[in-house]
Amino acid sequence: MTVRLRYAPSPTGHLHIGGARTALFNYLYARHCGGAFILRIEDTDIDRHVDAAAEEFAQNLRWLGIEWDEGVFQGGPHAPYSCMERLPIYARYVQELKDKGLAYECFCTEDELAEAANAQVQAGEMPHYSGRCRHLSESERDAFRAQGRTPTIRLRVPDAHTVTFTDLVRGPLSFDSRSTGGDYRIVKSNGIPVYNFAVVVDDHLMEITHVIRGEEHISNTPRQLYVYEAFGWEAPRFGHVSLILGENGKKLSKRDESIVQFIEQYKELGYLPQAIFNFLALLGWSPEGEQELLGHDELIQQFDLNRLSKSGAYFDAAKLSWMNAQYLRAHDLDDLAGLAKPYLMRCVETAPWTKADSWQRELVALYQDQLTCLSELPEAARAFLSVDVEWSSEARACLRTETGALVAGQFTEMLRQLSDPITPDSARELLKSLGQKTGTKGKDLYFPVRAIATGELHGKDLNRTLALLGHSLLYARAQAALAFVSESE
RNA sequence: GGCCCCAUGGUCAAGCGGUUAAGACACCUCCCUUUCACGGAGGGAACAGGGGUUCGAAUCCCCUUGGGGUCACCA
Repeated sequence: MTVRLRYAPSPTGHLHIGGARTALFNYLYARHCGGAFILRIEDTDIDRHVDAAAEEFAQNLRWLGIEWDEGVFQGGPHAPYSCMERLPIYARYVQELKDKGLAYECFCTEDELAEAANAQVQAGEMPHYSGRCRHLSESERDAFRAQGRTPTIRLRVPDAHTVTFTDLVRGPLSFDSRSTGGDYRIVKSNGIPVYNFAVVVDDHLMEITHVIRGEEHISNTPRQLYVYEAFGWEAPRFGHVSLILGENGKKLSKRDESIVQFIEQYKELGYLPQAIFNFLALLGWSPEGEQELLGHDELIQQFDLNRLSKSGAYFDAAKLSWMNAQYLRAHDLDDLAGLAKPYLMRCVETAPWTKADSWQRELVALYQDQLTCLSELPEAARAFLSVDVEWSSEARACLRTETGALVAGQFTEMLRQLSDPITPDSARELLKSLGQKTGTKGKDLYFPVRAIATGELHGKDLNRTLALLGHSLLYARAQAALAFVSESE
């Protein structure tokens, strides 16, 4: 039997890290087994439906490197792949259940239900449906209809019935129907089935063999199992993965702003999809060896269900940053320069020279080993991205010292006489003779030069920095530096 | 509150009856370097508590405590 897994999000917002991780685990296992991965959209909630959401999911999933064999925007033998296109299918199965006497119309109002639930809570019981509409006669139903009440449909859940399943990550789990809420609604009053019913029909029809999902679905499982039982279908294997926790130790809420949690945002921040792919795989799963930097194919090869973690995991943004930095450093420079281009082009107003691809490439090369994500580049390299620099107080102090002023003056003079463009090699020669002329070396020599060039005392390799800055910009800065030093004295 | 899940350093985690209790991130120290960063070498830091079972328990069982999930015409 071929293994078939799916990711079935609800199109109500953006793809977030929890969802991406669920998709990833399902994808990884499907690929590991040589099976199929399906993308299905559970859009039964028409009120919360967001139009562009499904498309955005698809784009972000692809960006991450997750491809699906069947599903929305792709097609396949079990099309259609979104609930709202499958309504007639559900209707058939609901009818089957009604015919078998396993589902019935319920005319209770929300108020009536709430009242009953309150009373049960008061009595210390689990709120459960009383079964009031279980045995309505045809005439009673007509009477309700005459009052203008539109029914919902409930599944008859056996009393005192225990369902058991072996969770792929947690082992045997069992639930008593007395604690799962009783007969529950499978069709809303608008005629659209409820998630817990639609997924079962879909998973069955699409021959899903394994369902890996978040721990918050554990309590949904018995309800879904009732549906499988009602139809006499074999249920897939379920695996409930631990939750990703926010800073407060609770399940990551989409409204939680303490961490960046949407894939779209990481994309904008200049994270590499490979790094996120790798990081997400390690959140709730661990490989056998000690290697943590694992690529797409390695992950597929190594992924297995036995090593999923049972306890929740805090999202460690610092580790993601570290991992992204690792991927950044290993990334092909030309490709990286292309990825960095959008960030650099934002600075083109203040620094027209950024337009040159070769210049960008050198700049990216200079900072490649320092960045955590690409969006940091403009700030890290700010001395390169505008004509004027902010002189740090350290830099000012340095230029006001006796040797600082001496070196600055000589350097400016050398710049004035210089006509050739500066290269890293010529910069080295230049500094060498500057040292000889001023009788300085080490920090006495390099700090003032760097201060003039960048406004800072610290930075990347000085020779390359000078070359990349270029002669005219350097000379302008040298003059500006000299001006403020003399005027403040 | 009912039902359910979980519990190893600050964080992610290995471990599945016998280990000096891995490794990674973060932190600290040192080295490298004109500086910053990178890199390299070190360091501090954990089995929630209490009972059992066993020759032996981080590993198995029970209780307590703590944390979490879920109780929708949301998924």
